[in-house]
Parts: sequence; structure tokens; C-alpha cells
Amino acid sequence: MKLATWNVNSLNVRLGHVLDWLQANPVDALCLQELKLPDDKFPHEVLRAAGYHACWAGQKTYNGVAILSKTPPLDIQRNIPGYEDEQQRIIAATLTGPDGKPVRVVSAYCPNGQAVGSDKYAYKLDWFQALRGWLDEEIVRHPDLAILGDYNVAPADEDVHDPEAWAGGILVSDPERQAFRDLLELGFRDTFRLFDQPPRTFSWWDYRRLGFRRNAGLRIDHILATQDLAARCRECTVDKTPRGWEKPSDHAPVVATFHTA
DNA sequence: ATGGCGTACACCGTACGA
Repeated sequence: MKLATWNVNSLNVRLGHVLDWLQANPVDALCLQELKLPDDKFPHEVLRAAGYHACWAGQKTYNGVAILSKTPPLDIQRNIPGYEDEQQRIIAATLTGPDGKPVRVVSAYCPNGQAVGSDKYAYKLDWFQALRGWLDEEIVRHPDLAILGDYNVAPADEDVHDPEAWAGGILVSDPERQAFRDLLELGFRDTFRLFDQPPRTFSWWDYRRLGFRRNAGLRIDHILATQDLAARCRECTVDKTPRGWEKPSDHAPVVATFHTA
């Protein structure tokens, strides 16, 4: 079973890339972030024609998340239960694995935080705390649970192209990294780090200053899996290919492959 | 030290991302 995540930075602009990528990478589920479109503009018909069911939580201009899946999404949950938030950053659904076992999948667009110490930074940390509280319950209900998305946190210096330049800043500050570790401590693994990986593997590169060409990036898009699910993970990779296409998203897809029982 | 680029909304510039 293959699960993937991709911050597309506008599904309107990137629909062609999504379809092309799915054609070449027919994953079982693809979590999307930053749709930047309202619910009624979600292109569910063209995705269905491409072989994918979908559930989504859209919003005009900003945010917005979706799960595209080969099997119909069940028990769809929008937002973090009990956490009042107009920003559409979470959607969850239960999918059916090739072996018939249910797998709970969450598509997450964690807040950016803008600048350490800002209001948006405080919101980011508060949001992570709410996410942790919810996942602490969700992990009990769903032994096979994966949280895929743009975490807007580079967990370690090896996930940063220039750790000295970024030290203490947004996306790498200690409280943000602690919030990420707090999620792991619930019983999740960062599937990317289950394996030997090429050094300087990133998932986002700044549009500015030719970030991609210089590989000046960060690894901020992650696939977290419960211990049970992680034990069946065979591979986790970043696909830089679409980052080289014309008018790319600034993020690349991350894909995790799971062995079925 | 700043802004670089890209997207959305809608103004002809601003907000935001990371």
C-alpha cells in the first residue's frame, strides 16, 4: 500500500500536475494541502474519472486539505474535534487496505507560524497541542494510523540545507521541534527516518533565489505512522520530479510504501 | 539588511507562504 502527501500550493493551478503525477504514481492515497479553493470548486469529477475518490475541506484563498483514495473514504472527519478554527487544515478518513484492513489517514496542513514570537507562531504551537490531544485519542481507535502532511517543521538540522542560517528561526525553532517530538512520543514514527536516506533530502525549496537548483531546501513534509503501521513500512522517499516541471509547487510529494500483512 | 517568487483577491497593490 502506498500513501503519499503533497502540498500543491493551489489545486486550481496544480490539477494537471496532480493528474500527471497520479498517472505515473498510482498510489492508494494522496493527501493534498493548500488547495486554496472553496468546497464547491473542488474538482472531484475529474479526479473520479482518474480513478480516485476524494474527501476535502476547502477554503477560499488559503489552506484547504484533501484525501484522494482508490477506495471510498469512510468516517470522514473535518478539523480537529473540539478545536474552533476557521482555517481548514485537517481532514481524516478511514480507507480499506489491499488486505481489507482499515487504515486511518489524516491529511494535515500545520500552520506556518510566520515568525518566531508572532501571533501566528503562538497559534501554530497551540494548534500542535490540539492536534496532539486529538491524536492521543485517535491512536487508540485506529492502530493503523498515518498522519501525512506539511508539518511546517524541519525536525533536525539534517533536514535543513543551511542549519546555521536557519538556527532558531521559524520552522526550526526549539518549541516547534518539541511540538513535533511530542507527536512522535504518542507512538508515531517518522517513516522517512526508518531508512538510510540520501543526505540533504528535502521536500520544500524556496521559489526565490533558485532554491531548487541549489538544493537549498527543508524537509518539512512528513509521513508519520503508528508503531504497528510503521513496522510494515518498506520505503519512504521524496519525489523531486514534479518540482522540476513547469510552474511547480514549491513542495515535492513524499511517498511511503507499506507491506500488507 | 532586504528581497528575491508564486498565488489569490482584486487593486493596479497587499497578504501570505516557508
